[in-house]
Amino acid sequence: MPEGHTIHRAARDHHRAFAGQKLSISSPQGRFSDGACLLNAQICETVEAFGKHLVYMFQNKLALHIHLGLFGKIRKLPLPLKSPKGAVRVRMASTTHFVDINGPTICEVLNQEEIDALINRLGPDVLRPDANPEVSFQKIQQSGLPIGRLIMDQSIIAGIGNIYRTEILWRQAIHPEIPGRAISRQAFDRIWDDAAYLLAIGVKKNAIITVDEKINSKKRSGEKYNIFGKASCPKCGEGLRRLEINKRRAFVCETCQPLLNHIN
DNA sequence: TTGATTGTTACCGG
DNA sequence: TCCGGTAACAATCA
Repeated sequence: MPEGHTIHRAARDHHRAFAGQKLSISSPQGRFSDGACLLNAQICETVEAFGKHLVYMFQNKLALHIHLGLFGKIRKLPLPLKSPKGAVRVRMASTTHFVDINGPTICEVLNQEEIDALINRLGPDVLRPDANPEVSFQKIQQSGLPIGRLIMDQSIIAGIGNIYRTEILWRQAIHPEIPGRAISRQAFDRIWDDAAYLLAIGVKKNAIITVDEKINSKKRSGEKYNIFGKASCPKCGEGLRRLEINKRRAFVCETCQPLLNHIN
């Protein structure tokens, strides 16, 4: 479910609905009872996203930290409360709405120090205006690992997931197996800018859409991805190569994304 | 029941 | 230190 856009969208939405309100926090399946007790009936101050991490800050200086992992889900609905659908770990309710969180890999209460540590171990988040891309570029330039790995490493750039990885590199004509240290500053800037652009589209549309024609039209029809999960390249028509990067599927068009030593 | 899936971390070994 | 590999965990759906 989540790449960075999902979490940022939820943060924005939940902040609007919950900031300044006293929340009733419960653990319907009893799998987060201790944490829910620490936060129940506290006033929510902010809801913020850091990469794929969602953080609800409360007035007692404790925070709820959520990471959805591969298949966690967030649902927000207007009251009245409905019976939990599936395995709901934690439920938060104001006087108008409630949020259910299903299947997160991380669901924990952190203090301020722990939140700081979390933020510090993440790289700059392409969706945050305060992000400094220079930090990401330095790390990429010092690494011999393939760029396809590096841009999905959350300690280097926060927010990009598996689908965006393949799509961004195709859009920028950069082969995923080029080592980080061979990526020029200009090529890095194109990756960063395109990531920021596409993730922002994702926040707005609540979907991963990387095909320009679809981004710029209101139609519901049309392909959402250029090459992810596809057999051939929409630009040149050649067959795509399927590969695995860290056990995750990836795609490349060897014609449009040549494996060069130097990228301009 | 099996497999696949928009993710991450810990740990071991070279 | 860097890097690859593996396992573990999470929930749902076809």
